[in-house]
Amino acid sequence: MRLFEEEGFSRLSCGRCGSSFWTLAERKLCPGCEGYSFISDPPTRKKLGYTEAWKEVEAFFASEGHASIKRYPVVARWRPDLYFTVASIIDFQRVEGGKVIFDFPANPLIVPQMCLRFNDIENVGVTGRHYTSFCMVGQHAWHDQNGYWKDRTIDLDFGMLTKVFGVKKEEVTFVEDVWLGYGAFGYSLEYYVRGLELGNAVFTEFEGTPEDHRTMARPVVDMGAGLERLVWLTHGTPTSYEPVFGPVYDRLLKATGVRPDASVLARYFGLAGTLDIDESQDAEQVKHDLSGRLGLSKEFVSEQIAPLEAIFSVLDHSLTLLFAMTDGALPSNVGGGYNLRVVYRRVRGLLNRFGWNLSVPEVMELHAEHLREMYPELRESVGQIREVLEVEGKRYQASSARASAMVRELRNRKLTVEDMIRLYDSEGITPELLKEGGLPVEVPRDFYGRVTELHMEQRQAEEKPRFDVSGLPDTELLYYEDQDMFDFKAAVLAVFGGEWVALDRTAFYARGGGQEPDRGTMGKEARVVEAIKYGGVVLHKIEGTPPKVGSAVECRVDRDRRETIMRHHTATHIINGAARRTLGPWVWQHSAFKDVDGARLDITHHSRLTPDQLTGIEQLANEVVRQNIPVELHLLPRMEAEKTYGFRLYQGGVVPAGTLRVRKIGEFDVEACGGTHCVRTGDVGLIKITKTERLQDGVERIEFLAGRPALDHVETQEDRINRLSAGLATQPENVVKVAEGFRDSLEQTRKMYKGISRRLGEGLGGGAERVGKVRFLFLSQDYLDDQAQIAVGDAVVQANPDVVYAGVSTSNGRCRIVVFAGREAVALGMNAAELARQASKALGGSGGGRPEMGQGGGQAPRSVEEVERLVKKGVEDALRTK
RNA sequence: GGGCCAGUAGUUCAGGGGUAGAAUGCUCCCUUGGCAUGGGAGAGGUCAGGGGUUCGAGUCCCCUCUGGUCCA
Repeated sequence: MRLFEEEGFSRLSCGRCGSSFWTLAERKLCPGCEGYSFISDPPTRKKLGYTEAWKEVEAFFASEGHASIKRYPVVARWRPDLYFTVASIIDFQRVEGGKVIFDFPANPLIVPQMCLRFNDIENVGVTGRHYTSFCMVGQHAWHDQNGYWKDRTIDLDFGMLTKVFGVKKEEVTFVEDVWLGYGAFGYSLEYYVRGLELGNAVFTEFEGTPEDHRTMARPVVDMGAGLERLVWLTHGTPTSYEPVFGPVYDRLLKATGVRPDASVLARYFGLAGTLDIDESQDAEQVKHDLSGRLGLSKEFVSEQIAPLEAIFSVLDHSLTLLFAMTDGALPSNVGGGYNLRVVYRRVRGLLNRFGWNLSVPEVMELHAEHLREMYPELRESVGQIREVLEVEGKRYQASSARASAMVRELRNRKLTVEDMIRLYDSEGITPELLKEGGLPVEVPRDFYGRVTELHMEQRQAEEKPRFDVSGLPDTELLYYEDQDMFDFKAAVLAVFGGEWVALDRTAFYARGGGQEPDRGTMGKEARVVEAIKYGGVVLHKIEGTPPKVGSAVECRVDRDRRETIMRHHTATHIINGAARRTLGPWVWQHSAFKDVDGARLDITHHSRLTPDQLTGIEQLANEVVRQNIPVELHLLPRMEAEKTYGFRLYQGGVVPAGTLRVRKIGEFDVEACGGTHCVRTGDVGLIKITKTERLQDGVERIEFLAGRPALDHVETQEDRINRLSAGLATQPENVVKVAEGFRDSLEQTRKMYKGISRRLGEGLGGGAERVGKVRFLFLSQDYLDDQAQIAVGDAVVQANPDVVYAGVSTSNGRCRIVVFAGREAVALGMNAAELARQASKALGGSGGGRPEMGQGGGQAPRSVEEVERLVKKGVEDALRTK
């Protein structure tokens, strides 16, 4: 390293952990093992606030030829493997065919990238340095003639520390390491000042894993520094939160009335800074030990430290929510949305526990104001987020009310550990909540570990046909050159497995972006049933005789199919735009699918779609169709497209590197899209929403039809109504009223039927036949079904306690028998269940029940008199044995 | 993305193969100068929907829908 030579750094080895580091000073330990020594004694010339610090860093790198890039969204839509942006380098990575491709919009560049990480949430507010959202200052470059490599990177970082922050040269230490990223890795140097790690410069030069790797053609500089830590260093405060949140922190102190004692804080957090609570530890225990070491009482910790930790957490969590929701994420019960729900509920829980009269949106507004220079977009979104938070707040309230009701129910009950695990996993009731509710529970140390174990099941890997297309050139995509080309001639380059054909050029749209592939014919002998993209190569799946490799084939694309799919695709963009306008700015495409017999669009939205909203979306969509707006296509470099249209472009998720195909429908909708589209919105014809479904919490699926299928659907519905109204002997316009009338009268009739059956039974006792000391009554009428027989029988024996009643009903070749024995009959040894069972057995079935009431049945008898004889015989037998 | 729990009267829930239940709210009657209260009577159910097993399914099995919850 040039710097180390020029300045005379020496390479030392840490006396404790053994790692190698570079320094100008005499040191026995690496800075990681040394601990903090900047608290109350900052090693910098000046104190800098959050925005100030960034501006100075930005100015420094700009003067050294770096382009300053605006932050990317914290929701990493362009990465299928991530929910959130977890590092600045993520901005510039695209995953293609399982490989990571780096794509810098400028070289070299810096970016103040907000990152979200939820794995350290237990430490937030406690250690003074952990966050769920933080700003990573990203310094990135290619190792090429415009960019630079290791020497200049370190020169610049050293320059930033010494020149911008005024840190003395001797205070800077670099620690050697290796950094493993996603599919790529390289050596790295972490730089520290006074024990505080400020940044990490990774020199990514290998692809693959350390065991199996290649040197990259263009290595990448990936330096990330924590802006919060730089700010902290300049202040030397007990925690980093105080200077980072600055005025927002002050406002919260005022609002909550918490007054921290500076000297005690310094002592407490001086030690807390060394904490790192992981899942295996009990956070309360760790903190208890810590206060013990400092000689602080339990009361002191709960009165002085706990509220402060809560304020820090509230600050961090609400900022995280603000960024995530500004960038279009919603709280939910799945995926990354769950992290947001957890964070939100933590804040509400803290505000509740301390009884602070603060709301999350209030804190967000303070943040937005504080950060308005760096992130002006926050101020705009705060108002829009309110509605979402209101819905989420109601969920939280309902949920905690439900939980405490359940805890109340559980009082005076013994709970096993399994019970507790089930309560937590299925109902969200934590052991802590049970304790607070006064239940005598013992929580095993590995409780949360055991919960996690329940979820350890392996997921299955996605299977893809594996073909080696590496020797083939990228297929020329004719559908991008001329969308109306349906006949073409191409050379056959390869055939895999006798059914997957690669051509030099194709007009068959390959499955992608949720658009289903084209079909058609290849030569005279083969039908194309599928087309997929394999890297840059399109593979056509055929049925029939495969063409010979090296030959030329005439191909024809099924035009009707393609045009229908195109209408569905354009309609998808229109509905997406209409939904956002109708519902709110949090609406993003979650996923989409366009086939020939229908299409669906999944959008992010916090609640169920109401019929009114649906009507609104459909009407607006059809209005756009009527306006017959041109569907423009712009081929733009990614950087330029993002600059012009913003990240709203990325509705479809993963986006390729390089040039984007941007589809623009007037001012209504703009999306990066690789699909095929109508020329004007009017070509879509008609849009008809057919169904909605809640895919997950926060994602609504809208199914719809466009063009001919939409009209077909309307006609089918109309036909149904016509037939229905004919069946109900009314006019279509009265169908609803008549159907409702039918339902009401059916209900009425049911009640009347039961009432009449009962009445019938009451008057029937006189006809009973004397059998010894009891009387026997048998009844079978085709207007009495099994339910009515029960009503009759019950009424008979209520009025005539000495009667044994047997009723039979038959339907569909089966028969049901009910037997009732009155109070006195039972006393005389009659057993209705037994009588029903015996008779049923004779009919090939079985039965059961209680002495006063039995049921059974079997095959329908030749005559019901047979059943009558059977039961009567049973009564006589029972009387004899008595 | 995956797992688990749940859906029964307006509401909160019990019932886990054999006549659909409780509490509360509602209506009416009695008690009262009026209210609170107390007593009595009554109305209120496609047991989420569909299929299966069974003589018989809220109840057991499968699918769908709806909601809740946890994990990565």
